[in-house]
Amino acid sequence: MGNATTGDGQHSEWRPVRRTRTFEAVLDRIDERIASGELRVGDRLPGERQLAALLGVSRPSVREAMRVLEARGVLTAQTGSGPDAGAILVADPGRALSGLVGTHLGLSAFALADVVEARWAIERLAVETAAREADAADLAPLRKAVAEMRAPGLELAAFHELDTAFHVGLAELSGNPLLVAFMTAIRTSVHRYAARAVEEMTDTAAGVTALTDDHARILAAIEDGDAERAVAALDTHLRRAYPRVDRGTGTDTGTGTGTGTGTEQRERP
Amino acid sequence: MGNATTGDGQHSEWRPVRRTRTFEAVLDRIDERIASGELRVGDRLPGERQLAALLGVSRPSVREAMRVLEARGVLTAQTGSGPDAGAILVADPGRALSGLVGTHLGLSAFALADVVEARWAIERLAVETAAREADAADLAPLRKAVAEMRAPGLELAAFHELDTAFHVGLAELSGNPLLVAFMTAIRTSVHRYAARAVEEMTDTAAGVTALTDDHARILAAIEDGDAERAVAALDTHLRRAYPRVDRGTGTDTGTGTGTGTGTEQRERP
DNA sequence: TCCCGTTGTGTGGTCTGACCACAGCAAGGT
DNA sequence: ACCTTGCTGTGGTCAGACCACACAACGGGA
Repeated sequence: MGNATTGDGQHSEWRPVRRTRTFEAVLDRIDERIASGELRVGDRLPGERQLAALLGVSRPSVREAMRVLEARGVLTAQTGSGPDAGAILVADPGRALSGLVGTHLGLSAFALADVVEARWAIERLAVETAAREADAADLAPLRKAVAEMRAPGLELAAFHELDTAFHVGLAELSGNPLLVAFMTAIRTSVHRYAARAVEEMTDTAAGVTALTDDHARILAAIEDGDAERAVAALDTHLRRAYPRVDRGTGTDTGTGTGTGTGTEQRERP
Repeated sequence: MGNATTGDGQHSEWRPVRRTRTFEAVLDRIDERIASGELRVGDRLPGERQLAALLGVSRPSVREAMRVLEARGVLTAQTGSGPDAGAILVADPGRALSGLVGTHLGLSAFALADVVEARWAIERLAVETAAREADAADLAPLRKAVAEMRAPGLELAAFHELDTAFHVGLAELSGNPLLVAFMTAIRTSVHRYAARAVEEMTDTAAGVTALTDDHARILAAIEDGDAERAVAALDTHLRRAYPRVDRGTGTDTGTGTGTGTGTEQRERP
């Protein structure tokens, strides 16, 4: 890998040099300072004009680099003056990942089934870790979310909010910000594409109840420190939420035929 | 969540409206066409000038939107004329994710341990799927990579190449492009930060041999369709490669004290 | 007729210089 | 002591110009 002669006889393919564009050079300079620890979360970058002058490039080039950093979730920009104004380094991988996954989902680069499968991989680990390490205090917000799901006459949108809070909270229990970011991204991008299907559920009340019970079961297993049971409960839950998506796992199934979300699945080639 | 009155008495906090910037509007228009399927991989966008005119904005605004799409890995731009020139939609989530994870790693938003843990979550699923579904033909490239790792006097850089090829190939067996993208991103970003440590290994030859044997064991288990053994072998491998990183899993350990990569670990708060 | 420079045209890449809206802050007036 | 009023610096936006590049059509020469 990396050499030419891919087998088709001709040894051409000398292209991929691609002279670096100046905004990429700007990006590199900033990345260097980030990697070296010179720039940290909360720090302010010099103003666009000043940075352009310092680097010897034009302001548009600097701005394009800014946009990339913003797309990576490490920068926000505020107008005005004062301490909060300007370009400030942040760490918001969740939002950035959401955009990325969402766009690729739209491009059909991923199928919904792929995203759900990845979610299963992430969440399984989160649940295992939580069952091993979480104590009662950590679980309080999750318990609260589950309790609120049982409120009579709950709006579907509100249920979604709580559901997201529950699952992101689960990821947070792992203590791993990368997993939290993935979970956030997966939730929001799937939400955009599957919300409509959920609204069309035949018996929403029963569905909500079943899903809420799933949550409670996951929580109870974590509370007992029973990782295996927690993972099984999670598996049941995901199968219920995405019945048409084959995640292909060997773990035990639960009731199986639940009130489903009804999301389309892609054929595998 | 989402309401004001955070508890500090005053009910201010009416800020987060944030007038959308014009490049974001451009982004939305393009995203719409992507989500609707009107734009697909391989399609060309109108030229920057033309697009600016069509949307009634300036060219810099269009360009900033382009940079974001490029950062998401859905667009590449080529100068010149002809069929390959212009802005073309692609699906390259791996490169985009690499930049994202790498930058956040530099910002210490993630620790190396977090990344390795996420890798474990992803790769475990990939290996399980592979053990269940892969046939001999699918495994040929992996077998080749392992064989080449045994070449005498192999350069460390070459070993890294083969190692990456092996693990990315493992992810490809899952048939899930999202997992492949994650794997690619994790490999490249970890590589940037850990390559130095690997070069400082005390006994490189023995280490390479041990890691290669790990690969062979994983492969053999997949070949036998034994998911459990494959996962255990993977676990052993990762523990050997990142001995100082506690991934915290209950599965069986292997020889334990292998020649390590020697990567630092973050304290958990 | 065929080949091969030449020129044309459209692409992204870059720069300059200007103006706007906004938010904070300091100087001034009340 | 308070409020008003500008000043200043921030990002956001725009118009217009020029460059390097690469293909494609043209035209002259063999």
